[in-house]
Amino acid sequence: MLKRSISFLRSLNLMRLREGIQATRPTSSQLHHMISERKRREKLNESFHTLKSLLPPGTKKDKASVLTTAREYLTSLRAQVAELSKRNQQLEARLPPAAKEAYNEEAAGSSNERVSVTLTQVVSESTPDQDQQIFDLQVVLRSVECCTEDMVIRILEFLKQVNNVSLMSLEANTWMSGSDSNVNRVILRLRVDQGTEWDEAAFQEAVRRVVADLALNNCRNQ
Amino acid sequence: MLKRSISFLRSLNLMRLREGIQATRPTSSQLHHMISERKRREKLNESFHTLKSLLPPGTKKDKASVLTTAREYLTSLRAQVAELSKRNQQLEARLPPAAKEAYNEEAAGSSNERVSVTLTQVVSESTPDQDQQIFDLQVVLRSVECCTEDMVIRILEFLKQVNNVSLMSLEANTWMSGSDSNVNRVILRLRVDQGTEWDEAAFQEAVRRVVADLALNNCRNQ
DNA sequence: AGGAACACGTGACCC
DNA sequence: TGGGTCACGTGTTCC
Repeated sequence: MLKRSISFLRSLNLMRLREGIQATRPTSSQLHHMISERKRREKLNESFHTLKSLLPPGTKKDKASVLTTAREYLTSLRAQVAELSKRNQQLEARLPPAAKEAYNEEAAGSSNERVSVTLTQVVSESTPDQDQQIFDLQVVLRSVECCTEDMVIRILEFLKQVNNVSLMSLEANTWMSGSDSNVNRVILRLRVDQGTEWDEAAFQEAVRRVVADLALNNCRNQ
Repeated sequence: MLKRSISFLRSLNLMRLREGIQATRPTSSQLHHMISERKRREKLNESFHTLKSLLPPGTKKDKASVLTTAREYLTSLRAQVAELSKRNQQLEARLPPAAKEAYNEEAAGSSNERVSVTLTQVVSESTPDQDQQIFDLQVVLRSVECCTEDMVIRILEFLKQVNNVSLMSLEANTWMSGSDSNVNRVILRLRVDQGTEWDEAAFQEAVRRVVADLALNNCRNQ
């Protein structure tokens, strides 16, 4: 219906333009202008349609409705992004050691050692206490038929012997890596009272020896 | 410049319409139509402007550009939401027990007991294995001068004696609650092989006795 | 019948 | 000087 009249009008105008009563020069330019405008309108309508296709399916096909719902949907998506990133940040803050998994996994993966011990100081601007420091101790033990319980117990018993460190939080995971070789990872957040001497490298090496002994004993027992 | 000519044209048309050479009836309806169309255009342009104000500031004020950049921005935001929610889900999956902290803290807070043990089965649609189940065991011990290391060690040593459960992950936290009374919380994710008998209530009570014994011994020693 | 929405052609403006 | 954009008034169709 509508299209028929539109094409009819088009042909009518084209006929009128083709006749060219007395001026053919301005007619051609007018024709170009008309066609350009028509192209522009088609392009704009295409954009409208593609935009509407992205909006929630219940949207009316009104142009104004498309614009307003696009605006609402956009603000809604923005709010979602803000909320999600906020929650994401909270989660990452709640689980600080695990966030470094990629880095540490790469570092541990580059070395072919079965046991890797990394000790990194946690810089926290919230509590910049001068007499105590906070460290993250990560121990990764893999390709060893050793249950996680023993590993955690050994580390904790060693920690009890060191009297100027106290445990803040602890996290342990076990997962399969490749074919029937599991990886144990333990991350401990430690508060170190700086009163006495504190040898970072010695502590790390001691932890390493404890875990290595455990792995050795476990292999021998089997 | 443009506005002056527009208003000039408007007044010209209004004059022409006001004169009413021979027909005044269709003139008024045409005037209404004209005004309505004008209102519609203004409304649409307002929507365009408000939509452009929400787009990234570098956007051109072209109508077509507004539509296309709105489309691109919308898809970008969608991708961001998808990525963030995916990462969020990963993080929550990595730290499932802590997500229930609010609920469990409330449950533990309602009871005045020093030690609370909750055992909840984890329903996972990804691995609906029939011969093994997964449980989250949460142990909260508070108002006791007991270091977290002992608590974790005791629980793990008890777990080693039970032969059909294995440790998947472990999380332990210590924080201050009120004045110089700290709270220890340990959350363990356990895989239970369903081959032998498995008494959920008995297991929970056993854990409870182990922790209660620890608290008792620790108080007696002090 | 009358408001709402659309497409159209046209004049004007700006690089 | 022409290509690109806009606003305008108008005719038409749909509820």
